[in-house]
Amino acid sequence: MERKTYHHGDLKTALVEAGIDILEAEGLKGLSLRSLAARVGVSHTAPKNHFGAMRGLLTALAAEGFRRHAAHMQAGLPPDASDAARLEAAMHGYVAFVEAHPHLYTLMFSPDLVDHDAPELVAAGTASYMVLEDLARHLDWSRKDEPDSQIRAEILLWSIVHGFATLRRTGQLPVSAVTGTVPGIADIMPRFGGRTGD
Amino acid sequence: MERKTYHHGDLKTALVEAGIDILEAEGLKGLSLRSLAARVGVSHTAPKNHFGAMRGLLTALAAEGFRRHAAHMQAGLPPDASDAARLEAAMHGYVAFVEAHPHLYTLMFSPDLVDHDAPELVAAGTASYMVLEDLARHLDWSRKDEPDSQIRAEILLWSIVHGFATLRRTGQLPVSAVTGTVPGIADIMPRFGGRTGD
DNA sequence: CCGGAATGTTTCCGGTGTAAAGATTTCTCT
DNA sequence: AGAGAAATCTTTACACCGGAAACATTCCGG
Repeated sequence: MERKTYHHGDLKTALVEAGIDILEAEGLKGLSLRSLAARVGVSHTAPKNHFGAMRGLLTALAAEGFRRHAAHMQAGLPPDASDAARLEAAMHGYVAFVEAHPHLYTLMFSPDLVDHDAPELVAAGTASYMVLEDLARHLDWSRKDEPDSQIRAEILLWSIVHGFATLRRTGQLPVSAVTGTVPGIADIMPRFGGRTGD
Repeated sequence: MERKTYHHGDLKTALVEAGIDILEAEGLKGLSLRSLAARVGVSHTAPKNHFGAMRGLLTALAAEGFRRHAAHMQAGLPPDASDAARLEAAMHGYVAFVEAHPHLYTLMFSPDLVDHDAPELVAAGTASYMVLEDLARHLDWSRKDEPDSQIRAEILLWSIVHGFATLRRTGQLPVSAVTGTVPGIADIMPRFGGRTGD
């Protein structure tokens, strides 16, 4: 790949896009500064100007992953359904995204590879989490005998969907009819008041 | 480190032990064939005779990790407590192990780094899963209106504990009083019959 | 006891991330 | 408009890595 101008023009976003392409096609082991730079048509040290080092590049990829993750969940929400049905749809969207982009999702939760304090990453991660959180907020998880029941319910919800998705992604769960779908809210709602939110 | 004999004697287990030491001290990035071999006092190609390649070594480390994980849960079980209390103790032991050995646990669930079909690994992984499974079996998760409720309950249980542990390991959950403990069985039991097993 | 199998070493190779210095372009300020 | 600073990209060099191949040493079974 060649270009006419000495400067690329929009190298940063080109690197992120190409990086995600390589990541999804060949996995993390196939993603090197050299292979990435070659694909974009640039020397292997050019990314340093935009990302500092490999860690910065991976951080940008993870942040973009969180943005796509959130967008994917949002796009799959039925507009006129009940709150419970919308939350359930988001959970399915969550798992489907992990199954469609396993390497990207793995990177998003690899604190050893990524700058977990980078503002861009925490913003994107928080926004992604908020998709679930906003939907869960409209349901009634309250229990009178327990404080913090709301936040505890959200953590439980997130743990289920994240745990189920990663177990499947890592090949721990046999792919069968039983294990094909994420445990639904119906499996956990009754603990928190028993109402389904509509 | 030096040795007198040309042959090491028990290089395979020595490499596994040293490998886990490095992994826990410096993380995956600090674990190389060369650093590992140097610590044990052999050349960097010696491990090839026992593990084939890096992937084989990491597979052995992951298998050992599963064994220690299972042993850690077993060791923390109160002998004379109720089935529900024992399961809850196992869940806490599960999360505590991940918190104590984050890099090892990450490796155990890294299918891109490990031979997930290696007999030694699947045996160790299954044995670890069975600790939870055996305890859950003694509880009553049955629901008359739903087939597969037993296996579904186990998957839900495993998803919760794995998801919660990995979310904490990856720094997604703020460490606070609320998020400090894994959601207990009491949070999910009522969905499955309502009995607590004792 | 001897010949093959195991185990370990030496050497070499291509590939990797990063640092440093130089080339080129763009931006900023007067 | 022009000059100096800043941004962007390249070239070069380096230390480290995993793996392959040829060789040395030891062990073990006929």
